[in-house]
Amino acid sequence: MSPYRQSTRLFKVLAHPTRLRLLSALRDHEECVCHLTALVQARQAYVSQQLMFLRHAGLIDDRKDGARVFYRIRDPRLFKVLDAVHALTGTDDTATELQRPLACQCPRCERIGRRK
Amino acid sequence: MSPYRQSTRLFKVLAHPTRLRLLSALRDHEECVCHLTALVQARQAYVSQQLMFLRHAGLIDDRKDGARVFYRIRDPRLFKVLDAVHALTGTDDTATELQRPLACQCPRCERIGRRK
DNA sequence: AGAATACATTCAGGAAATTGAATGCGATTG
DNA sequence: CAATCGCATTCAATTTCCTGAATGTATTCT
Repeated sequence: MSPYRQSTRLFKVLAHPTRLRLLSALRDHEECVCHLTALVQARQAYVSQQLMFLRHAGLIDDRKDGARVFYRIRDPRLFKVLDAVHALTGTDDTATELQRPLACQCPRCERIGRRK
Repeated sequence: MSPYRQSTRLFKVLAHPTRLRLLSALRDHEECVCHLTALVQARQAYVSQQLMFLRHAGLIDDRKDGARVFYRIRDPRLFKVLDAVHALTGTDDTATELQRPLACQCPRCERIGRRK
């Protein structure tokens, strides 16, 4: 058993722009897949792939609500990692990302209204 | 230009057991390549490859002293990242790693004595 | 000067990650 | 119940990373 296995695994998961973006979007509230899809502007199947990846890595949890699935961060200490990286690189992507409202196209969300 | 470029790049660099081990070894003092080679128990060319990788990523700096080259951490805030990861995963590889003395075989180091 | 030491770099084959396409599946709507 | 919506999963092709082998360069020793 080589050490650094856990860390290496986690870093591999985080070494991906779309996954980082998804995690940032989930920073302080859960979100459904349709919103996340609208946010990253990719096809839904692709977003589900990345979410599945994050779920298998144990970084996020899912919750079914009827036809929709909501994802949320499992352990908020994850953001200690991300914040430390931002402090190191100087580029804080998170700030601008979170302010922008999630423009979801699905009529369901339009009717119900945003965020739960 | 897509955001999260910097973070993604950094995470990719860190997503590698040997590189993590090298960085941990450099945590609180510089070290020469021969010591690092002894530490990770790999061929020298391989260690130099990884060190080159870390240098190009801007994580470490080098200093020539005669025939030897000493490497050191450029920005200690890097360990904020690594410590946050250890807090998250629960596995702290660093502790055991640093206690062990670096058994360097080179006669030069034997004569001069360890650490500068 | 010649040999050995300490380290760097390039190259190529194999392994793994990334991404698009196609499709499955349960819940809801009409 | 048929159609649609919201989401998950598998498959395959491309790219990207990992690693070993070979080799180059500067320095030190004898």
